[in-house]
Amino acid sequence: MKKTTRRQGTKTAPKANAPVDTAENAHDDVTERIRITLATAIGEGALKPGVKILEDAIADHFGVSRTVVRGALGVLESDHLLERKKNRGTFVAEPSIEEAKALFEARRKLEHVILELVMDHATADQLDALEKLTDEEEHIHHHGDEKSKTVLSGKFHVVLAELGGNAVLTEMLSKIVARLSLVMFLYEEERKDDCGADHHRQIVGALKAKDLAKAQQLMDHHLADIEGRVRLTEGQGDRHTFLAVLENFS
Amino acid sequence: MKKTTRRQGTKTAPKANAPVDTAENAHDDVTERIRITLATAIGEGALKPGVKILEDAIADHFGVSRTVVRGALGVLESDHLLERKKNRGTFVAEPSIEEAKALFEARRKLEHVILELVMDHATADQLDALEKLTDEEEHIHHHGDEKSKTVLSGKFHVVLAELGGNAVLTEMLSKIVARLSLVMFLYEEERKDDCGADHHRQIVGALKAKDLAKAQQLMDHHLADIEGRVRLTEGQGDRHTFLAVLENFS
DNA sequence: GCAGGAATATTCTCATGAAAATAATTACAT
DNA sequence: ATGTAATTATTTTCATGAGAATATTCCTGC
Repeated sequence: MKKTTRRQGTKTAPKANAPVDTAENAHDDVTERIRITLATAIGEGALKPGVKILEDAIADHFGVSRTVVRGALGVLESDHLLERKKNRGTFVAEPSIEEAKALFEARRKLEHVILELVMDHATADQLDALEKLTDEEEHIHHHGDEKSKTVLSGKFHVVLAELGGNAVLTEMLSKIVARLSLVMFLYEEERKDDCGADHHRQIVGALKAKDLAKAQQLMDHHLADIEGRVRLTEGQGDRHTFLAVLENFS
Repeated sequence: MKKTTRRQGTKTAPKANAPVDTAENAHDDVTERIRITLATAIGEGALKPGVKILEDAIADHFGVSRTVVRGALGVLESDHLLERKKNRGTFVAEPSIEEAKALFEARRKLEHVILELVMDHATADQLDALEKLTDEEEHIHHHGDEKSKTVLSGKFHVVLAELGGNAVLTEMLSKIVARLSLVMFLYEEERKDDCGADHHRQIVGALKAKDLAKAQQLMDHHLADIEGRVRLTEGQGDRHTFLAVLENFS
């Protein structure tokens, strides 16, 4: 007797067979929803590197067949967030040390470029909005949990990238940040009571002052700070259940 | 009756049931092979923007079921090389003008960064090998066909990126170049008898001379040259797109 | 007790059928 | 002849079963 009744069909699933309902409701695109759910869970550390992904569990949870889950896993793999082993199954990726270094380097370069673009494109209003985000970070920093902090911290960089006005570069940075969250979970040593929020605020300050060089220098410092938290020598994968995690992301 | 016997099973397919053969031969991974095949075809212009992709045809051709083809199409879509419309099918992507601009800009920035890295990492031998590639280009330029030229031209940039020693950035540039080939096929006006090979050679020269600024300047010039071949203005662009599509159904 | 191996149970992998949606074609009416 | 409705054909989309590969359990013999 096992937990999930496998291979049984989702007759009892929530949305089951309700074909004639609201009809034509926008883009449900369950595949994409699964992809985002998993990516988010990974980014938050709810799914740690090395954890095995059960197709069936996800299929059951979303009330679809394994086929569509498979689709989502496929693109997640091509994004380097998952790893599929021959006939073993799929696991949350465990970036190698070499990969981690490349990611850090790529990020440094990219953030520099993005700052240039932001300097050219961003309006005062947008910078104000960005500053607001740092306020939120500050608040979370005092009252929030680890998870929120991590997520929000990454969000700052993505929002900053958006202000650069280049969707291509934004997407790239976004993917790098996602992969780096895996690196952090794998190799992080000390969770320094981070000055992240303050760094972010300073960067915005430099941007508002139209001081690109300063902004870049601050960014370098900030990133160096992050890189300083990891030791790039063999680490271990944390273990966590998987079903419980899913519950939080329905 | 139609061309392909659909929904009939691939009993007669080439590789059919040969389970016990070489056994355990590395990663056949048909999905990946399909992905690469399509990506290559798109890059060479064999599959032009807007062309519809028939799952069945591919499945038949590779002797697999639609399921695995679907997997490949999924990741190609996430790479922005294909576009899947609700219940209509999947088509070769037609990058918008805005997207094209972002791609060009991203590429310019990335190539700059890559040159920095190459300057730091590349050995003399590697630069020599790169120079060899430009010789090959020269040869193709005189004797080869359009297709080879296009492909080889893109290859130079990817190989250059590899010399930077950062797999993450290399992959990114590679994907951008792929998407830009779509842009060229969509919006290119004049197929200038290109000086590409010569540009490439000059860039290598600057690198060998350890003159980063010069290399970057040459790269800028080279890229500007490429961008100069397309017209990315709203009105004309739409018309061009429309015509390009028509050609596919002539 | 423990190593080794058979038996069992999971889980992935893929092909295929059925249903839904769209496109194409024909038939019909004005 | 042209536009519209109805029929047919094609194609996507998905769920599911069968088979293969791997993991797990259980049993036996030392």
